[in-house]
Amino acid sequence: MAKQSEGPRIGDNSLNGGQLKAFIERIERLMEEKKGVADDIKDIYAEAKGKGFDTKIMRKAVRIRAMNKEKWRKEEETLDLYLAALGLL
Amino acid sequence: MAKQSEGPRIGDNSLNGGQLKAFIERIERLMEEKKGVADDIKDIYAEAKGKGFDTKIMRKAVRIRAMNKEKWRKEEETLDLYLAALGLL
Amino acid sequence: MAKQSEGPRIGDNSLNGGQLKAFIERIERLMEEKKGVADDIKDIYAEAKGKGFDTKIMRKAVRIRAMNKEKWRKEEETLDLYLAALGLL
Amino acid sequence: MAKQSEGPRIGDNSLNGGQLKAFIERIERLMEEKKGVADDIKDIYAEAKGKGFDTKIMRKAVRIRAMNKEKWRKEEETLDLYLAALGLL
DNA sequence: TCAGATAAAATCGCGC
DNA sequence: GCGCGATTTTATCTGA
Repeated sequence: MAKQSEGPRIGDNSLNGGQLKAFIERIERLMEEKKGVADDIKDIYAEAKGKGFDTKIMRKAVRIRAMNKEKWRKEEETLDLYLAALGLL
Repeated sequence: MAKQSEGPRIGDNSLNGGQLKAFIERIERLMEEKKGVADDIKDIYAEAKGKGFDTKIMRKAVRIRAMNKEKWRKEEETLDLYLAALGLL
Repeated sequence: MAKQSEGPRIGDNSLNGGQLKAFIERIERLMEEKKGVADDIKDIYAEAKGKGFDTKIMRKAVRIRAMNKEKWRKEEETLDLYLAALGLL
Repeated sequence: MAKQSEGPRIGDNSLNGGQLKAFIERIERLMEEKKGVADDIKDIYAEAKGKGFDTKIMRKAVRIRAMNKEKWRKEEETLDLYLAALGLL
């Protein structure tokens, strides 16, 4: 005899609401946490800006560090190639 | 006597590298944390999907709940005035 | 015999600069056009503002009308099922 | 004697709906036009991609061309400075 | 100049 | 693997 207690029942219109609710609430808790961290990051950028740093450039630097260094060199190379083709270098 | 210890030095090409490094490292730490939380969220969606839920709809539900919680009500009344003028209400 | 006339040459550092330039110039032309239209829109908002309308609210009204026009209805019914399960409907 | 026929009447809740409607409709027409142009641009990028170009780099190139050349050199310089401070150059 | 809103770009998830 | 749509991140713009 089939077990009916897990997950949505496919093929009809009912679903396991309690389980869904639990999933959603866990997600929402984590999303708040994520937002908190994101706000912390924003604060740091604001603080850095207050001390005269250029946050746009800082963001670029962070990205470059996160990126594989090889990959970055390759991108720069391709960009130079393109710019040269456009008569910009 | 001029203070030289804070932030980038404007007008020349030097800058307070140590301070910049500290900012960036704080940011990077937080970004890792954020990524960790984001991954946790992904895991939950995957788990839910494994139980037969439609994650696309779940995401929408989460979004709508967030929108409801946050504002969406405030300027709505002022807006109503305009929408009425447009024959939309 | 291999065809060499199309696209970038993979595996070496040359590329079809003329073709790239042509693409970019087409894009730039369209971007100017787009900017022109965007400026026209700005002018209208400015004109409306000059007549005493609240442009912030106007923008919101425009956005909502756009959202209404485009879907927002479609998956709403499926969504309702989930929201009901959450005790939200 | 005060003219009352133009613009919203400040201080009460009525407003010139017909005029507002006209503004909004002009805006919406232009927005559609703008979207059309934006789509054309996307098509070109897609076409370029189909010929093997890296569209991400292409976008960068377009931006650099649009930007004042001095400004670009300055940004690059600042970025190098920052990267050096981070031990990346 | 600044934050807050809008637009543009990049990334991720999913189905083909 | 690729496109396509959705989400997130970044950059630009606008009003105070």
